[in-house]
Amino acid sequence: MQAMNSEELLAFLAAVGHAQRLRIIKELATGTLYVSELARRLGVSRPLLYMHLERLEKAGLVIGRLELSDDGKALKYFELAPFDVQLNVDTILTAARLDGADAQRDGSGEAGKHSPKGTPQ
Amino acid sequence: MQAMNSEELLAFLAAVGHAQRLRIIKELATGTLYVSELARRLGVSRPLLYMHLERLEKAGLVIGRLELSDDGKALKYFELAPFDVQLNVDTILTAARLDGADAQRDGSGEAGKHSPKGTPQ
DNA sequence: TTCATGTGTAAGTTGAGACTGACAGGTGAA
DNA sequence: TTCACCTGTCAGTCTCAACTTACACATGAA
Repeated sequence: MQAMNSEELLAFLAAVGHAQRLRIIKELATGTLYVSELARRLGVSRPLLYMHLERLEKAGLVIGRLELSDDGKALKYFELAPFDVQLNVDTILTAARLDGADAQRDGSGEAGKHSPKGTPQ
Repeated sequence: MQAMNSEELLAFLAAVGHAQRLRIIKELATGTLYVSELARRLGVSRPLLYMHLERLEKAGLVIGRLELSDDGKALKYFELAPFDVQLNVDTILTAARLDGADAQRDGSGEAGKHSPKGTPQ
């Protein structure tokens, strides 16, 4: 898995760092499932599950795809995306370094991207 | 770093998965600091910083120690604890497996430790 | 004594994320 | 037509972590 910047790393960590979402990952580890079935297995409401799946998808941990079953029903399947992140001080420092590089690339001069105040006071 | 059960893994991930705490780790990566100084550098209130440091310490990411400075002042120093966690599906499944083993060991018969309902309905 | 420095904590507010319930829409089968 | 499935989303509530303000208490130096 490629190196992430702080924002991506944070999205990833925040996504995994939640009990329900860990359970979702465990369940999806057994194979691809559609939303309603997954909700039933976990004993979780479907709208809630949607929120978690959305979060996991944004962080790149799961992939969703709408499929038509044999009998014509639409089923939203989710499968686990392969991920492997080494987490130590270096990972974090590297992410921070990437932020700087990102800012160099897309902004002209790294003017405050996340914090509107720029440098801390 | 040894294998963690779900609870420990969750504490770890939730601790790191927060922007402010990532900043704390980055700052501590440059060396040991005492709380007030760290608060100044990060532009964060001291009570707030305490909360974050507490969280990080419980997750085993930092270590705090009270020291007496030359001029007799008590300073609470924090330093980064070495940590290195590989995060992938196996890590998560292994954590879940450890939960079961833990339950075997300390309870008589794995009766619902986290979820009071036991098996999902 | 007063000031500037530090630790530690209690009490309150706030805001975001987690969660519920209800809806609108689609399909195929009885 | 009704039922049993499914998807997708809205509008709320609720809970808890995050955050602020304020305090009590030490120390050494001016």
